[in-house]
Amino acid sequence: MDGTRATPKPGNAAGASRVTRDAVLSTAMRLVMESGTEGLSMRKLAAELGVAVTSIYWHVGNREALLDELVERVLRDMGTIRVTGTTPVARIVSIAQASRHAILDRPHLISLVRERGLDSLMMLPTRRALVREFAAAGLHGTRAALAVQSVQYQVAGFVMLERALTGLPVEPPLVQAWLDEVAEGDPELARSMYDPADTDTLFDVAVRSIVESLLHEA
Amino acid sequence: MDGTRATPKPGNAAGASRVTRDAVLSTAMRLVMESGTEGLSMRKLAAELGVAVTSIYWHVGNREALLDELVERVLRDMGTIRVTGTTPVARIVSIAQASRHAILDRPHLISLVRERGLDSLMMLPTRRALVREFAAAGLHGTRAALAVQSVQYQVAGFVMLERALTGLPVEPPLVQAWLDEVAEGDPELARSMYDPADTDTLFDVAVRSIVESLLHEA
DNA sequence: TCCGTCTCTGTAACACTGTTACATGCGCAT
DNA sequence: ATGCGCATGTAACAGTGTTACAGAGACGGA
Repeated sequence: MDGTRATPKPGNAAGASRVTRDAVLSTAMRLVMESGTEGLSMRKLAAELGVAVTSIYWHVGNREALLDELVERVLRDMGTIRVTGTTPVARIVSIAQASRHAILDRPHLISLVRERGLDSLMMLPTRRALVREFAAAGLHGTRAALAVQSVQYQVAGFVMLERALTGLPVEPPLVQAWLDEVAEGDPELARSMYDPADTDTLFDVAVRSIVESLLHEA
Repeated sequence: MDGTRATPKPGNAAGASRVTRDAVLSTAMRLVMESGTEGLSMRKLAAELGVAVTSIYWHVGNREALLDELVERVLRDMGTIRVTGTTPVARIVSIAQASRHAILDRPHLISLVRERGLDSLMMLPTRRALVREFAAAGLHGTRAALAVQSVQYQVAGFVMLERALTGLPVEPPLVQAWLDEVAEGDPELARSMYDPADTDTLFDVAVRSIVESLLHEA
């Protein structure tokens, strides 16, 4: 008994205010998409469905289990990653870029994954594609593992950080003070660092450097 | 009025159960170090100090403000970053490594920074060192900003992810299933990916690739 | 000395949260 | 009709951040 019961039989739908497990999950997903993980409370979810809290617990067992299920849903929705390009480097870089966009397009995914050790689950589609492509490029065994993990860490780390940094519009005061200090020595540098970073080229530079280094030292 | 009052005058210390702002902050820090940000509750903190909750609020104003203050404390404690090596590449790589270790040695820092947009504050010491070193290597203006941000993103993203992944000992079932599937084609690869990643070399490879690419295309 | 003022602490409450023990209804098969 | 199992509801427990309000104690001025 894991607290989660089987799906209800369709014959029960004639009741007064019945709720299916699917309905619970979709409204939960909507709430998370609207206001993040912390915007999802069991009571709010129940109210949204016009149902008492205990029904939610009966269907999904647990808040934690509910969120786990949501992660898997988003991942199923993400599907597989499109690979483009002809050279190995180009193809692998395209995987990284596609992964980054796929994740950035789903902010609720990051919200779900954060603070719950599911990062590796989030990266599963990326890893699949990377393994395939590095194998096609001639890397196998331990060397392939190193390559896959390098790119995987790069993508996941970068995206997590990017997401965290774009949230707040203004730098903390201590950082501002430092930027003023920098401006005395190199005004252009300070200005460039004050503006929001051009994450697209940042990402591109980093990934391309890593992939080329990984493939060329073969 | 920001909710945080000035430091108490020393003459008041003769009272029954007085608490200084400093005492509040240090015990709060201890609680966070013991059990993370979520292990810190205002009531627990008050109980630990033998004081009512309102005293805490009087001294620090707010839970959010309290955590902000803790972050600044940890950062002050981190101090500056040691740079070693002679060549520009070696020196910059050493900065990245020192930053990573400085952050990993303070798990409570990550706990404090997570979910609160203070990543850029956490990276301040690193950025200071990077700006200095890239300038010494001859990079200025926009190009220097790109370089600093590249390495900064690399370090911060990597460390955040590394910390998130080392928390849980076992992969989610979906990932395990995929690894089994991989093992049929390339058993050595699957085994290498199942073991916890060798983050030291992963980090080294990534940083070195990025820095070399940044400095060589000058 | 009295009185007011400022600093700091305490009591008690509000509005939340996740979770659960328990009772109740409803539909279906026997 | 009776019972069984699915599904819902009521009400509570323990915990959270936060605050309105009252009180204690020290200090300065009249």
